[in-house]
Amino acid sequence: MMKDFECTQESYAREVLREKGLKSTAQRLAVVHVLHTSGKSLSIGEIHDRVKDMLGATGLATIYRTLEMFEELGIVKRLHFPDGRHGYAFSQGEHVHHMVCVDCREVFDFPECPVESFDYASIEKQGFRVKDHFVQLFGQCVKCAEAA
Amino acid sequence: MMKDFECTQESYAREVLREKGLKSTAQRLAVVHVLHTSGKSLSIGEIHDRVKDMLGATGLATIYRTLEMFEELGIVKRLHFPDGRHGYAFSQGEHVHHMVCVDCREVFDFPECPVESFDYASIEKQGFRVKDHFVQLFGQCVKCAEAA
DNA sequence: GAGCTAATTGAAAATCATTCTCATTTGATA
DNA sequence: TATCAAATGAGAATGATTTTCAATTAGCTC
Repeated sequence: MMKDFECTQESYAREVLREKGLKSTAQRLAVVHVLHTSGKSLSIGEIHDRVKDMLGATGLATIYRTLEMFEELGIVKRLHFPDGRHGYAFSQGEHVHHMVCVDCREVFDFPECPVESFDYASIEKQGFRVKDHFVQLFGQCVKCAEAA
Repeated sequence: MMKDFECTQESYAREVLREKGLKSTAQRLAVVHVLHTSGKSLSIGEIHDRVKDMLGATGLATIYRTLEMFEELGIVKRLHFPDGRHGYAFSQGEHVHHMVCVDCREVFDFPECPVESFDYASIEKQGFRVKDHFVQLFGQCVKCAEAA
């Protein structure tokens, strides 16, 4: 079964999957589609619901497996919320950080990395070797600010 | 029951609790003690185990409740790990970020905030109002680098 | 120091999140 | 179109977190 909801993002995902020898299944493309069209970050449950709307019965485990794989492939980003919950957002680029509106959960990118330009001198003095970082901004987007 | 494990950090916690009209229970002080003496970040389970070593039977729910409260009071920081798990670390200051050794999970502070000095111009152009941020570095500490 | 009271706790159940298992299905290739 | 490894669905299993409520306790007052 292979429904028709192709767009740039799906083509991109297909490409990445093919390169890695992975299959472009209806479920995987549906996850891309759902994340891309929503424009905001979604919880696992929300993604599951929307994929079910598109494809009918779909296992929750598949959604988990797909998102884990997509995160490794750089197709989606996992977001941490202050309340400990997680969200997922479409992310074509590699090193991009995110701002999340805490009201509507819409996600905005900011490609300049604040940590990249940071002076690690004091840290390296302690002998700590920095390998990775996680940066995320929380705030309020225009729409939600106006609505309030 | 009020065992004897007082130190600067416990006094500090007592103080904060009193200010808010909250009780300084043995369980709460034990959590502070465990986090402070460990020096590294601990999972909920580890904290629970160590508190049980100190006090005997202690409910897991109490550990959850205590950590949630302590996070709001700024006494502990919750850390997100890349694998999605959480850790907790003692944190006396308010605005401090953390580097975590991904091998031994020891936590190092870095008080200079990389995001504070970041130029928000491009973000504010989009109308996004930044209210909070989460920054965390992952890497390898001296000890683990030498051991490897 | 004993008594009072609201806050806190422990234990178990309930809920929610995530992973695993395995029989069945499907996408990609020939 | 036949083949086969990869992927899926359903539900069980596991793990994490929250809730509930009767019993306990810290911090007051006297």
